Amino acid sequence: MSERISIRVEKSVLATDKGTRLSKLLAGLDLPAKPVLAEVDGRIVDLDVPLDKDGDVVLLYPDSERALDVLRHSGSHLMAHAVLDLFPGTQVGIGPAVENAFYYDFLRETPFTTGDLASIEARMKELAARDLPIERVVLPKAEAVSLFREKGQTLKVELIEEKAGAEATCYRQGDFIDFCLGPHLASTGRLRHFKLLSVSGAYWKGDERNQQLQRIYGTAFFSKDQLEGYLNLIEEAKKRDHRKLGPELDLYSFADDLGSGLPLWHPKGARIRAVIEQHWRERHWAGGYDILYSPHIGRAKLWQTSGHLGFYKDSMYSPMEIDGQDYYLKPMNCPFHILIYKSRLRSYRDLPLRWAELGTVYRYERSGVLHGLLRVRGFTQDDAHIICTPGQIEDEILRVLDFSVSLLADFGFIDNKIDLSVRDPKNPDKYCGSDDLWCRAEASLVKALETRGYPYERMEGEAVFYGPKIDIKIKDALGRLWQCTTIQFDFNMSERFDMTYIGEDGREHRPYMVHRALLGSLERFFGVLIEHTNGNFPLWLAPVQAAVLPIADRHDGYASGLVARLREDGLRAEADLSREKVGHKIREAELRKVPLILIVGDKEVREGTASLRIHGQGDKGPVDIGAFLAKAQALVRNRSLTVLW
RNA sequence: GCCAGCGUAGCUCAGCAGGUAGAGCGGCUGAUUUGUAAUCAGCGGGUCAGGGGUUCGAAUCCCUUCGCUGGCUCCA
Repeated sequence: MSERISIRVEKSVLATDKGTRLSKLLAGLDLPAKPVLAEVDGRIVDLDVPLDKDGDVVLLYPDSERALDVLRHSGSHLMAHAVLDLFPGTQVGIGPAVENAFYYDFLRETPFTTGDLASIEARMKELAARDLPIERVVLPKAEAVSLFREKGQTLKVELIEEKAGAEATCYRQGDFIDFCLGPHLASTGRLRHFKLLSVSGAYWKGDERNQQLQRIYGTAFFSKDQLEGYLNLIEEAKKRDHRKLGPELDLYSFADDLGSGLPLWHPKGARIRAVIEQHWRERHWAGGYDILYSPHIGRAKLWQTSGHLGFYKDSMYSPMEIDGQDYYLKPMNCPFHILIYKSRLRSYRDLPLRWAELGTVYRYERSGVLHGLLRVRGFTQDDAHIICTPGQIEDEILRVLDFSVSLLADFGFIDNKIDLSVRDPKNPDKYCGSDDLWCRAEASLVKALETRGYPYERMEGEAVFYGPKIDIKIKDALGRLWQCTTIQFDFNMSERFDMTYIGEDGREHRPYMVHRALLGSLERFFGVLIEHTNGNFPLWLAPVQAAVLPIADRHDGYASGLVARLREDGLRAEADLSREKVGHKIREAELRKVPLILIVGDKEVREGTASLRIHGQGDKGPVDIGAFLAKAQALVRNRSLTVLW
């Protein structure tokens, strides 16, 4: 008679024989979905695991991030296995699961090309079909080292020597073995739905001084539907890529002769930007900010004082000499705002000061990092500096947090992820400012987040050297996160520029300074907005809000009159007076994604109306012009995200 | 910056065992006067990203510069 054990699974407590496989135990349970892995005593295991003692079992379902990580990690092993089969002599680096994907780094004389992906994937399918068991093997360190050395895997040897204790945990499948902590799936046959995505370079251990390896990315899912869903998402993202849509909709362009990373805003893009800027200004004035302007260049002395020439020079454009003085293009606006602060003596009665600027800055970005509008060399920050007394800081942080969230919501971004970046506790020396300052700053950030009940992730070691910060990432229509907002304490500038205010006590005090950008950069925000809306801008932002299409040229006069009237009432309208059939004009207007389309022919001229068509929705029938205008203006005023008639 | 890939008309792309460039759409001109996603016809348009080399001859092969893409590193 075998020993009985007691297992708690999903609220049920089950008694079973010692050694029973978990899958067998689960067979008798009525589960909401099919689990793929389980966590027993804090370890992720396969469902085939024999249960040998009392314990809690947490089931992991295919939508669980942790289960997917295990799947993808096994996927990376399968890929490495296939690569070593196909390309003997290749060395393997590391191969983890990452968000939505996995990768493995390889060292091989001939670099992989995208053409190699198909054959590697085919070999992976073969290895999966053989359903090789994936076994955990623990070897004494010396044995592991000599094993991998024999195989010529010197990168692995290096890893084992660095990371393994007395023993090295490895995973073996067929003739492939890898130094790895796991966990993994039970066998290669569990990997059914995977796809290799791309090849790229990556530095060994992420350090650009090290040799460059070749990284192959792939992804894997538990079901075919999920894999296809993900691949479709990539396709959809490609379709709404702002680098494709932007030029297509004539919003912006880049020119080779201009230089890379320097966007040109075309009339329609500029119109959207102007609307954004106008809204931004109004919100800022209403929100207690003052707006500043400052020049694009400044003397070297300024940048020495600010410290930029010390710690930021690599990202600055080379100086230009004027009258024997070096001037630099500004990479940040802060020094200018500080000079305005210092232009007179400040009293505690003047504080808080909230100074904002749409400041255009230039930063030298390495050519490889440029990316459409999302990463450029010349861009306009919606910058602001809040200068206040220590006693005001908590209120000010809360205020700027509320203001940020509310401004983002105006554009339809209501699903945000918030990161709190704090010091690296292991490395206190690399930060400026006193311990006390850091603690108080961090406390005020935390307090603001908790007052509003916003969930946030604490990122240790992610703070910049001059202070802790809150970053807000907005989630777009495809669920992707984009960093826009940053709210940063700055303990550095106030010291360097010796900023002071006269307190109630008549003595000089050091103000707190908070640096913030809400949309981040107008360029990046615009790029995200294009992708988020797929170019279908909400009515209040649409560069052309209404297109008036006369059916025949005898209706041109009526159409032009209608456009004039709409414009007088503040609607951005255009008439299409080309000699095309109305079907063609409609197609053109739809392709330009004009939200409101007004068609006018004999009937409309006779009755003084227009026939309304809404982009993406089709024919809405005749409308009275006055009623149309009122409705359109209301949609603009409310910044409505959809056009519902 | 690094690794890999790419750069042919405004756009999408064909041409590439080396023999001085083509299509569709867009544009222009003309005809058509049109009712909810493409009317017809004609005509223009490219030092094949720039420069250099190999060759009798280069869009095609090689080198180099610039730009773009996917990553690495960095960041708004």
